[in-house]
Amino acid sequence: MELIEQGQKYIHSHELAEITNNKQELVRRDIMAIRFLGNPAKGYEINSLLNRINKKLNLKTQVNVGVIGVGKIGSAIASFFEEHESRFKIVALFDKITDENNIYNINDLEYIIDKLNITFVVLSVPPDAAQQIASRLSNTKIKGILNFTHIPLKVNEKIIVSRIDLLLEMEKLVFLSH
Amino acid sequence: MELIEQGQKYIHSHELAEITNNKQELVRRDIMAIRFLGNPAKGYEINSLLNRINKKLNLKTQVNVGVIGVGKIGSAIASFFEEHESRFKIVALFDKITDENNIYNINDLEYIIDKLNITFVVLSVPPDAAQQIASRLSNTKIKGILNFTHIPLKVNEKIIVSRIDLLLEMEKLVFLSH
DNA sequence: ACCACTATGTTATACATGTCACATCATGAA
DNA sequence: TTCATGATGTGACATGTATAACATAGTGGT
Repeated sequence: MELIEQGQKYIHSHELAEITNNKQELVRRDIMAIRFLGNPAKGYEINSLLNRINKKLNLKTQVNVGVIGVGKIGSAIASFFEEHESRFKIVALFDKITDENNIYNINDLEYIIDKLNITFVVLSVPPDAAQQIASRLSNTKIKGILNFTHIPLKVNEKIIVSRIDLLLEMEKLVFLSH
Repeated sequence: MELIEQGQKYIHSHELAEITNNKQELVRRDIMAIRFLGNPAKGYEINSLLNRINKKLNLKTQVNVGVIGVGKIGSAIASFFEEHESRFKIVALFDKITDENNIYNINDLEYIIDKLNITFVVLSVPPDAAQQIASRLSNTKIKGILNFTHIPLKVNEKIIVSRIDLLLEMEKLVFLSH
């Protein structure tokens, strides 16, 4: 995406639609929503558009993330974020068992969150521990939880939860494919 | 959930709502959608309701799943399905490099899919390989792809794709939490 | 046997999101 | 300079999903 930028300075809605697998009308609607104007003949100026998007969504500021539960999924997610360049920095791993020395004990959860200024966490613990930890997070500065357990969490309404439920996703696939 | 069943035979919409973190009206709407009737005083008979849901969604038949790309995420997902009881059975792992002998070579993708009757796959390969493999899947009996890459795939319209994009999910969390 | 109570089933309604249709406008070609 | 072209910006509309409101009906208590 940023690569194309080198060649061309402008881009049309139907090109963006092609790239993102959307309809051009929808692309224009979204661009409209952030009040960015294009040129009927040239299209949208790529750089300004990116700047506007960045400004609207604050895509630049670093976000400190903690991973709670360092099982297979937890460590895979941690690796993912370490390998992919993004503004999300995994600054702490938590687990009940701290066999490796770069993993914090779950007992120190609140303390470390505060100390390292963690604002978002990935929750990848066994289901029976999920709600308890979620409740503890309600008393911290955590603003969002990416919930990989299949437990629907009850939290303080200030905390946003997004659940990724693999079994549910698979069932959706099966259902939609008839 | 099934545990509660032992104690009570009936359940009310507001109880289901409580469990699933939904509103009771929505629960009733969904139950309505599958044409199941409850009793205003007792609630819904749990066993019949579960049977109806199973019948509507075909939740019992086994589904053979392949995992394409056995990196950290791919193997974590495979472990997840092996550890969690469900109707989804991981019957094949594919990778470019087959260092372990229970992993098929990606070259044999179409052949193995046909031979093992695989109908759904989890795609967890590096982004630059994603579209190419997706295109190859269009010529197989695959009905759905769970796409863990952040590439929007273009496939045969008979194939359903559901994308799980960790970075996108994190951005959504940040956005929604202001 | 009757009545108050409360949960159900359902209609109407809001809201979000995607699509259609089209007037408007900037450009390149004549 | 003028005009045809084609993309933009946007009102109107469709669709899917969540909420509000309420008539109806089964039950427990009297």
